[in-house]
Amino acid sequence: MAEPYNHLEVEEKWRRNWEENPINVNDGKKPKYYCLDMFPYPSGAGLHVGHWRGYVISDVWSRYQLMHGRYVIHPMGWDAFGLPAENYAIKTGQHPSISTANNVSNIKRQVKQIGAIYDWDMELNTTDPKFYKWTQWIFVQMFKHGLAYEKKMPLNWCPSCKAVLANEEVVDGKCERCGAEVTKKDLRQWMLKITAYADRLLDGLNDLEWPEKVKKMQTEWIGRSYGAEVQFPVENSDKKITVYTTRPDTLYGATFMVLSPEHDMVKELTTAEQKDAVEKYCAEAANKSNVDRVQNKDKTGVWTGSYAIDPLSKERVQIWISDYVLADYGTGAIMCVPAHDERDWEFARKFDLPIIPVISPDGSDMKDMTEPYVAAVGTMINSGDWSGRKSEELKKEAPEIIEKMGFGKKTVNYKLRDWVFSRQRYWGEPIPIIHCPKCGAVPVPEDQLPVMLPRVESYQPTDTGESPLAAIDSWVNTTCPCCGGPAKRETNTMPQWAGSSWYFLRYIDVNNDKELVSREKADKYLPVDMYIGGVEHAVLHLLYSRFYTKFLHDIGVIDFDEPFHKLFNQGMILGPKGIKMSKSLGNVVSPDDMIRDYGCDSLRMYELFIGPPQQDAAWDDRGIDGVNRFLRKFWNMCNDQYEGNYPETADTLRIRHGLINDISQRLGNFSLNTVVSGFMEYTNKMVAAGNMDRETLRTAAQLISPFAPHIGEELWQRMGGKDSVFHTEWPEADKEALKEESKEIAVQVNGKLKAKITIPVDLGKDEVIAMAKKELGDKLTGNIIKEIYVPGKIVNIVAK
RNA sequence: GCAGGAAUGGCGGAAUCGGCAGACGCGACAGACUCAAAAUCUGUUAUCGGCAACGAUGUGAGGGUUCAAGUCCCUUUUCCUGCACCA
Repeated sequence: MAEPYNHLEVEEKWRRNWEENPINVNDGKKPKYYCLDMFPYPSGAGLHVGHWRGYVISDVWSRYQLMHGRYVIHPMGWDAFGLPAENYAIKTGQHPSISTANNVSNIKRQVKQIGAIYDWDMELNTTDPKFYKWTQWIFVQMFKHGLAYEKKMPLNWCPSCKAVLANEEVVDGKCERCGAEVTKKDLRQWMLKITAYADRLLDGLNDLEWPEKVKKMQTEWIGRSYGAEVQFPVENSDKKITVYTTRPDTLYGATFMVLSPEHDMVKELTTAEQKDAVEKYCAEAANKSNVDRVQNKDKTGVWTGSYAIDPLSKERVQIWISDYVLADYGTGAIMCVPAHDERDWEFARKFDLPIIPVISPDGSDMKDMTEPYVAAVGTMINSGDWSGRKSEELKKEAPEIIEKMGFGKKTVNYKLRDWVFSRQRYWGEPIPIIHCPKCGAVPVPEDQLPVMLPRVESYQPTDTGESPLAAIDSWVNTTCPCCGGPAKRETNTMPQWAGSSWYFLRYIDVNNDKELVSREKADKYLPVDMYIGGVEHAVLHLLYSRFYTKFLHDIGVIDFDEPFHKLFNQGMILGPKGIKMSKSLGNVVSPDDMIRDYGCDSLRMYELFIGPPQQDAAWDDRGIDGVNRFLRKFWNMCNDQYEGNYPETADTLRIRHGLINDISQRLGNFSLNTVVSGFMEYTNKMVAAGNMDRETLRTAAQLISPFAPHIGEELWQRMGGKDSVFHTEWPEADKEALKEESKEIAVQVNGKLKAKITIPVDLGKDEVIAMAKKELGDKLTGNIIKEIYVPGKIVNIVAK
């Protein structure tokens, strides 16, 4: 009997050994495989077992790639700019760089316990000036290419974070980070023109091996729609109102128009009699919070007193104002076809506006409508010379017809808005721009990057939308790089997402101070083959990264324009009762205790065993006992049976190749929970059968090593393995060895299981049926109608 | 409201192509070891009936296709996720 498994000893031994002799080295010949984790924010709370899951999955996958002869790029870094560090600084007065450094060292210690093959020579930190120099450099390039611009507009403002938010950061009218209700604030801000890439961001999704869910979310977020812009002349004026519609086929049914309260023609269209009412309405709309405006769907509105002329029907239509029309989508004005749009219908009913049906699905005159008919299917009616045509055809042709008639054009619209890129906070990358009274906004010259984040006295954010940096005169006041005159620095900083939008490009060339990344290295090691992380970044980080990558491709930094070929979203680990782990609920499970009591390998395997990797799972302390028991059983089996030095037989070969086959297949399908149960199944089999030959035991150790690397390596070397198990080639199953001579199959009568028979696998149908009948004996009654034999699987006899 | 996903024992879950439902683990129960307990090991464990052999039922609900359905089709309920006045 071998000594019992001592996880502390074995894990310590190999942790040290691998540190001295790294197992993943680049010899310049092996093909690369880039397996990336979403890098963590180094919070003060440290990692809990939920954070572990993604890292374990990526490490299993990396080691598996390693055993396929690849050089695996598997780096780790820190996304360290952000509010918690700054809030901590406000509370304690300690500089964020200090608390961040402390958190990084604690989390790094925890990450190292995972036993992953991270290459720490590639480690990076977004708050390191050597890194954010390039974050700023990208901004400068965007500015030079007209993709970064300043704009004053009403923006999402989080009163609790005291900063503006991007559209992507507003969830249900609330701040994505803190949950505070978002208000509007009129501010001058830096924007990134992500909309210029809308089509490419959308079309690029097709070639990606990403979860369909994420692709769909991005598709909807970008929200491309095809339609037409149509100009409505204002009555008694030479002015025109341009509207956007996806349903130009219903133009004859337009009975009124609505402008958003922010539309810039509101003032000139308002008549003297309606002035007071309109002004009152617009003021109210401006004061409404996002939540009110979005969630209260009761229609409100006011008439301007003016009319426009439908360019096609020449009918007079009233021009109204309502906040259900969004200022920043389309043209901020719509034509309303109440008969064929739910919102317009509601509005028309409320304000008693005319409703003219123009599509009839069944040939009727649609006079008795009780609800709008929204489908573009049916025959046009009440539509001049369009009457009688098919709506579905006209919907496609109308934009061109309108274009030819000279009052509109074919248009594409997107829900995607430009990215509000500046934040009024301290702990972020300074935006490298200098405001000169003569030259305007001037980028900081590239040789002066990075613009270092200065030390401040007070980190406290302000309510005015000014960054704490604005208070440091010595830093703010500078000279214009253009004219040399006095100028002021931009005091806003970049959002949390700036560094994470491109960090994956930097790992492979972290020390390069001449370029963001060398083109030679980029061509060789990029892009990312497999990206693993939570689904919460589906439209934030993942969309921004794709945008950055496309831009960097366009300016020649890299030659690919999609950063992540494959994406895998692991599910969350929830607290014991299925509630999200959080410090305030006190249900956080720390990996540290688990490692001490059970070892890293047990925790790794339990994180996999807990459930399908893409699905959320509730933590159960008892579950890890089972995995730990299994590992000890596996250890004892290998040690004991290896001692016996038993000969190889057809039976042991069948087990060996069955194991290879099942594990490889399940791992290939990313069914990692069943990989673990597969090991348990086969271990049970091997213990029951006894007398496993040495090669089979070695193979088992080899196969388990990506999952439980320490015990795998220890057993491998104990059982005669010379080099590290991770330098061995992943074995292939011999299908011949898997073949069995006889097999037990089920015998059904009328689809119900009645017996089981063991047959030689190559026995013919007639013989098998005969055997089945014999086995059934007098259980088989009635006349046989049909006999079915699915080779190697089942016999079903239909009798009446 | 729209779009996706899910529903299987006491629990987590398994079941390639439509072919033996419940693998594997947890828990529970019984036994061995022990003065005793823990740990460990062995066995049992979907439900109902039966001492048993065995029989019947069974994958949210209802219907259908099929020799055969957790799996395919139709209807429906509940839950989760995302989007939500985008014209």
